[in-house]
This record gives sequence, structure tokens and C-alpha cells, in this order.
Amino acid sequence: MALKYSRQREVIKAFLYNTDKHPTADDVYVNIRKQYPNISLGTVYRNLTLLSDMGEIKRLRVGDGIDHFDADTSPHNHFICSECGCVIDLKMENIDYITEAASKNFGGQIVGHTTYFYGYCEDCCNELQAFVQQAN
Amino acid sequence: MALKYSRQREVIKAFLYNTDKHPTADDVYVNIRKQYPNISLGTVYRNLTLLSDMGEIKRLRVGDGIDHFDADTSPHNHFICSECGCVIDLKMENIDYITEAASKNFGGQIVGHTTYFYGYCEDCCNELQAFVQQAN
DNA sequence: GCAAAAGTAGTAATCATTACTGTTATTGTT
DNA sequence: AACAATAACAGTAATGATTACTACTTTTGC
Repeated sequence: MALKYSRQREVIKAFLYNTDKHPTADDVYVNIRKQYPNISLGTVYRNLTLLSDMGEIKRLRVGDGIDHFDADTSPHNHFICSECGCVIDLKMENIDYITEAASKNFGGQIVGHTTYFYGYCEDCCNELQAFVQQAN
Repeated sequence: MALKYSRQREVIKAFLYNTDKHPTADDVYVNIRKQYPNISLGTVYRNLTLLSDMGEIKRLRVGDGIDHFDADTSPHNHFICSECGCVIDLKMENIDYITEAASKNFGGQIVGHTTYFYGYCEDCCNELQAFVQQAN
């Protein structure tokens, strides 16, 4: 029941805190194995679930069928590139007021929302533009 | 290449059009098997993918790791009950203007968004209230 | 230093989904 | 109506992310 220290969990946490990407369990596993070749994929999954249950990290279901994880638990929204699949933090105003709009004409209770924006990231926009120019 | 008629596809489409629920592939499979015991799960998956690629239905990734499907392709938002997992259509004003808020300070191009509201559905709210009253 | 309990590595199992394969149904053409 | 081309199917095997299990290792309070 009581939580005990584990080096593996610390390493996983440190890895997440030191990236602005939004890695999957396998991303975490592959990267940490460079330094700790013995770590088990099950350990990575268990600790990611544990950390997100404790609220220290956030689990993102971005729609590609694979869970991503984010050490930044402050309220913010995400963008997912339809081309390369990358996940990017958005610096935008708070839009939680949309829950009020949703609460109208609804019998139950709305607690919150998850919003993902999609489109083309800056890199993919540039590549696409280069491709079009080359064609001319 | 050309699309051919298939009874199975028609039945799948009809089932989806006659429910206000948002069934999973397995829901569709189980229900249609009552009438067509020979239908294959693979056929259900293939046709659901085909229909959603053609834009006749919409694939919903509601965050439970299982794809749900909706025959209503008109723009509307969904609510997912944190208690029972049900998916409900929301009758609410259009909130697509949030993409403008997201586009500010963003280098790429934002095409759209997927927003899911969560909380407790009417039925679960009532059950919860009954439970609380019973405790007093 | 020791015992209780939490955590781990490694592997097996699960579950949704997709791919494959040999057969069946549809369709445009005689 | 019969025919050939090909889309679609049923049934099954394979895939990929995730979870469960088990015997061993760490941590921790005394």
C-alpha cells in the first residue's frame, strides 16, 4: 500500500520532465534502456499508470490508439499533426468556458472536457510548401 | 476498386442509422449476429472503416481505447460518462471558434478540433443521488 | 541486520484491430 | 441466362499495445 522509492520510477519521471515531446510508453522504454538496459517494459507501463493516477503526469489519448504522456500537468491544450503525428503544447487562452455551453440542455453533470486540435505542424507545413514549389 | 453492393454493409449501415447510441465494432457485430449469425467480425470492421472513409459514418475515439461509431455525421459534440462509459450527443452551440484561439501563437496550420466532454450522465447522477439518500 | 511489503525483470496472456486465404456474390457484358 | 472479372465474405491467423503473473530483488521501519 505505502509507496516505496524506486530508481526506475525516478528515472522515468526525470525523462518525462526533461522533454517537451509527449512520448509513448515505448518511447520511454527505448530511451531509458540506453542508460538502464535491464529496465522492463512492464515496469515502464506500471509506473506511467501509477504516476498518472497520482496526478504527477498526464495520460494523453491523442487518437492514434497509443497513449502518450506529459509531465506538464498544468491546464493546457494539445495539437496533433495529421501528417507526422507529433504532439505539441499550445500556448492559448483558456477555453474551459465551453463546458458551460455544453451544460445547457444537458440532464447530467459536465465536469470537464478534453480538446485536441489537429492540422499540420510548422515543419510539415514547410515541407509541403517546398514540395509544391519544386513541382513548379 | 469500384464499390459493389453488399447486404452485410447495408445491414451495418441500417443498424447504425437506427440507434442513437454510439456502438463499438463489437456492439455492431453482436447485434447483427442475432439476425445474420454468419456475419464475420472482420466484415464488420472492414465495412465500418470503409463507411467512415467514405464519410457516411464517423469514427469516435472517445478515450476508452475502443473505437465507437456514429451514423450522425452532422457537426456535433459528444459527452462521455465517467461512470458508465455511455456516449451521448450534445445539443449545444457550435464551438468551432476555439480553433481561432488555438491558431494564435502557433506556427503550423490548425484545421479543426475534436472535443469530448466528460462527467456524469443523467442516469448515473440519479443513481448516485439515490445512493446518497439511502445512506442518510 | 532482518523481516514485511513494495517493486522489478521477464514472460505469458489479453484485447482490439488488421491481414490473409480460399470461397461466394455482384456486376457489366455477351 | 451464362460468363468472366473482381469486390466482398467467412473464418482464422497475426499484430501491436497493454496488462497480468511469478519468482526474485529493493526498500524501509524497527
